[in-house]
Amino acid sequence: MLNYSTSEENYIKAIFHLQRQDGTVTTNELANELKTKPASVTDMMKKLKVKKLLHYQPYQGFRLSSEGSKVALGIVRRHRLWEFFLAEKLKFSWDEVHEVAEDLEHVSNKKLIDKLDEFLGFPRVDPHGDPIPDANGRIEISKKICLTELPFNTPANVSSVSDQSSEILELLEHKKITIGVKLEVKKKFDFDNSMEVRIGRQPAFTISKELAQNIFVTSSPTLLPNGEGKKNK
Amino acid sequence: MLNYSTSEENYIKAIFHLQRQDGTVTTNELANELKTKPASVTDMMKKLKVKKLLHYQPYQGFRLSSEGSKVALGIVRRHRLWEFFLAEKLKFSWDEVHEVAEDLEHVSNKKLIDKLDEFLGFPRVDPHGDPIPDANGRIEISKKICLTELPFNTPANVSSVSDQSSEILELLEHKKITIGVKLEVKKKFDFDNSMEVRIGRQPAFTISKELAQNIFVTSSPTLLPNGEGKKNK
DNA sequence: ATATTTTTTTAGATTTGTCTAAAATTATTT
DNA sequence: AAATAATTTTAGACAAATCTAAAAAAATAT
Repeated sequence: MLNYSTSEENYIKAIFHLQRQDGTVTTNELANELKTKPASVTDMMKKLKVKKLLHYQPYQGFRLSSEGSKVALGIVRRHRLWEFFLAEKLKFSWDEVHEVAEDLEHVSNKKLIDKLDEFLGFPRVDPHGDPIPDANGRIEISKKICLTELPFNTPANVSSVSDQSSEILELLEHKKITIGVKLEVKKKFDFDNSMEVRIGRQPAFTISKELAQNIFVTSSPTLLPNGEGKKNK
Repeated sequence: MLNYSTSEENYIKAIFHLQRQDGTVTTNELANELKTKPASVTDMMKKLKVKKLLHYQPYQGFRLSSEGSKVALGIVRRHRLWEFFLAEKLKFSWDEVHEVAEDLEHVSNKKLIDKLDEFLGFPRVDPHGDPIPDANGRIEISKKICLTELPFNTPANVSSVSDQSSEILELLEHKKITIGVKLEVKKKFDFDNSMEVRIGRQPAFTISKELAQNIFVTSSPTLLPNGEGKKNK
């Protein structure tokens, strides 16, 4: 696997994340995501196209090639392993790990990352509940849904919280809702959209609409192959 | 503390390692150390001078300012803490850690490094035995040994002379041995315990047992063999 | 102390990644 | 469908870091 510059990696990663929502990514979307200018995006897209990391025709938007996806998964793997390390070993809090991992992710030494993975005990999700690609770029895709969308009596794992404020963290701690906890929705009240949920076999308790809207859960994860197609190297 | 580019940091670190206590570093030395061209070194020196990280007058060589030394100690701290982490936690072998730490050292987040330090149990030396600067940039000075105890081919810095007579000073001056000079022992002769020593890359010369017994050196961690086998610590 | 060699600096070019401003293209509105 | 708006690309400029080749300065040798 070739090495890419920090800048190239940031573009690749941003496309990877934006692609999740719809098929192709536009120049403005990417410029906005990376806090740069559309002209800079076009310049980089031309470079990445030459390197065969993405599909791109002028004015048509772009999406990662299979090689580009592989590269992206490598970056995501590094990012999330470092996030796990920072939270688990260095005791950084949830909301601090992302920023630090933004720098660490660009140290791309395969042996380093694989040994880090081993040291951490091959974690499957980062501190935000996002899955960590394995050494071969395979990632567990579990569709994340908002707790408000979870059907009744269907246990699911808390995977992430969109708001990271200390206020919500205080509340979550009080309710004993943490990443990974399995819960199910027992009842909803139309009046205020509050709901009753239950953790395991404990008594059900109530959470507000505001809280529920910020909690995301996953059902059982599926293992996806890396990239878009089958191009081994 | 301001942030510096990876390139700037590499120059600062190299000067730090090449610089003797009161000596200066030359353009060619630095170009050789960094595997770059002298012209590039001059360019960077002008830049670092503007940033007040070093003292430099054209054709006169350069040495770090106190601010520059502070920056250098921060880089060395990061480098050696990561080396310790890699060896101790990730089970990298002794000779692998340097190269990986070369990349990690440029992630300059103070909280990250201080938490890493704590996680590692505040180690005092890296896997090569070189001391790790603390969070305030303080570094343990290696213990003084008599030149007669110094192993062969192990560069060390002259730190003191026990006899202060004018006779010995005259001899030292003639041999160009001054405080801070880096030298190494090349040979010892059992007949009279005289030894051949070398300063830098200059030709070796002989000193008597009587003289050697009065010279004390530190195998200073801040100074390196700058020749071929640059294990740059 | 001159001449020669070595070292260092300057001058100008190159690469990467960015920018602004203007032109080209696509999308939307009337 | 023509006019207008929004998006995207191009063209040209710039800063950082590097290089080569040539000039300047310092060190060394004759």
